Amino acid sequence: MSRDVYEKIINLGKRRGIIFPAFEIYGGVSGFFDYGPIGTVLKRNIEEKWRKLFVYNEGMVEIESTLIMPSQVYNASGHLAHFTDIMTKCSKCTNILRTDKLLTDIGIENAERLKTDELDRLIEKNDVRCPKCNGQLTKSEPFNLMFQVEIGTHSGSMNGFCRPEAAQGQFLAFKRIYLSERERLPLGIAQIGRCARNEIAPRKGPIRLREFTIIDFEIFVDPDNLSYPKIKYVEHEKLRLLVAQEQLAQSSKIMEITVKEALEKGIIKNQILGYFMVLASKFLNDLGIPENKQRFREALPDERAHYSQQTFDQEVWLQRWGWTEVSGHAYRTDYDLRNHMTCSGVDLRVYKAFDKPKKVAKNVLKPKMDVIEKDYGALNAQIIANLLSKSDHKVICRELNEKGFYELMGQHLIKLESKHIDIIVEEMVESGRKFIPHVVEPSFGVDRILYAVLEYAYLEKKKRVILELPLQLAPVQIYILPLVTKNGLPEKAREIFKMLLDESLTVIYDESDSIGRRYARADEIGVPICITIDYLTLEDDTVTLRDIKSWQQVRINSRDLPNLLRKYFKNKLRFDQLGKPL
RNA sequence: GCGACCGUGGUCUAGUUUGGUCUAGGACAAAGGCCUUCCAAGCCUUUAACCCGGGUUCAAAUCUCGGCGGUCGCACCA
Repeated sequence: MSRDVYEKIINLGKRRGIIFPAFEIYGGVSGFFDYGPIGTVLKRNIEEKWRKLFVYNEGMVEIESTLIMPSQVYNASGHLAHFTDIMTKCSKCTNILRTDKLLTDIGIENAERLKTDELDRLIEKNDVRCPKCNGQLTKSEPFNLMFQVEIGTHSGSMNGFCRPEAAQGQFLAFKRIYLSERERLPLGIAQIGRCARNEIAPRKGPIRLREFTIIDFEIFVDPDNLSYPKIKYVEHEKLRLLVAQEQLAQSSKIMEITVKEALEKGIIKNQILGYFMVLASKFLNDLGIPENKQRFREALPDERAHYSQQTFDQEVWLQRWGWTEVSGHAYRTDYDLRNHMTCSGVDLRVYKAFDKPKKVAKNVLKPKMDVIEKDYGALNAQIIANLLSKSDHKVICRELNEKGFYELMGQHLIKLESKHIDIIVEEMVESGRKFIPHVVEPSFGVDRILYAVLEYAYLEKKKRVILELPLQLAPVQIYILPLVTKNGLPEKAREIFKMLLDESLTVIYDESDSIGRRYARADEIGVPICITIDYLTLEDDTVTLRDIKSWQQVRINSRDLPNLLRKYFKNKLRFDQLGKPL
């Protein structure tokens, strides 16, 4: 029975220090993995590649926020409500069901807002049974996918949660960063960091983890201007889309379409979303995942997150699991900032000046104090005037127009009619406007991407394992190998080793076992270049360079190594341009 | 979380049916040495395992129960 790539990669990961189950000596817990020496660097290189493409090249910024946040944050973000499912179980067939869904199915509205015991009462009252086998349902229990933590000592503790996404950090710090970045929009704020979700039954190794690294990129934009000038450089790039419509028709037909066309046809809602989808595709391409093994699947309305208006999941074809999500591209609108604004009471709107101040006709409310005093008394009149000034004038005008009265909510309900209020049209000058920025969010699962990279880099050649990683991802760039361990070759090799270390290259020196065996070891962890020091080196200072891909060798003078290798690792030279072929 | 199958050195595995001969065998890898050779060569030496915990038994890798982990199916995965 032949193993599939997944097993081979897990095996390689364990053997060569890439990735392996965490706390193995205590038996491990599913959903937790550690990165070894090679995996750590590989992951860092992937992250660095992302930074370059999305942050540095786009003039965006990166932050680091906390992993633990107090419960108010997740109350505001909606995670406390939406990330908690109240579950019930069928006592007969042990089917696990969401209690609120069962009630929604029989026509009870807003079931997701009810408490556990209320849900159970409704289940009992309506005699809801297991839809599969008609069995009796057990008592409901809440299950929250967030890890809860206690902040501080037991007595005075405050509830907190480990973040299930990094994004909230950006929303919470938005105001400060917006100011320190001198009030520019669009403003992308990135974060690469650990998150935790208490998954019910994680499987699939590094694909579904309880603790994982996420890249959340929140791009804050003016909702009236969702354009992105750089779109013109990529508008003819093609995207592979699986739109919602196709999925609803039980089809998985992929539409190959240029971003320009997708935007024009409204398939992708805005330029920012489209631009960064192109970038995401390029990103994976640079990581060695071919275009035809990628696609963007539009999330169906019922599978979209509670905050999202449109979502495309970027998926990669994996041999064992088929299309697997590695990134999500969501239009989060102003959902998060709006909620944090309401919950915290802090104004998170931004102010944008108009190009030219505008003259606007504005309805100004003037309470007719004498009439109000007559109807409600002098003391109340002051309070009413005060409340009026704090109310939304647009609403008051509308209601007065439509209904003929406006109900002012104070300690008592006060009915105000047209005779109480003068509406004066005044010409005013507005120099700008305030609004809550909208957010476009590309979000990446680093661990999944790393796994996909391994899967596409994995090769077998002559019964040997080769990790053919893209050049810039290589955790170890150079292997230094003296051909034999005598006659001064190791000494010479160590000299060159030291020289390349000083060039800030990642280099390993290896003198044990035969040369072939050492090449094989280097291949397994994807070392692009092996440098061999032989007897000729002692005579003329030349060394051989061996390419992981072709196994071809070229001979060059060791003096030229720093210069040529630097160019090579920047993709400015091909291997065969490094020196004379052997 | 439920069900089925599974868990032996770093990796892959023999042994489990029928408890004892297992002081657990092999291959590969790794470490040291010899050899000095451009694709896992050879020789010598060494390190190294029955997932964890109860139970049955004179005796458990083997039977049994529980836990943990893995794979698959169901459910879950905004």
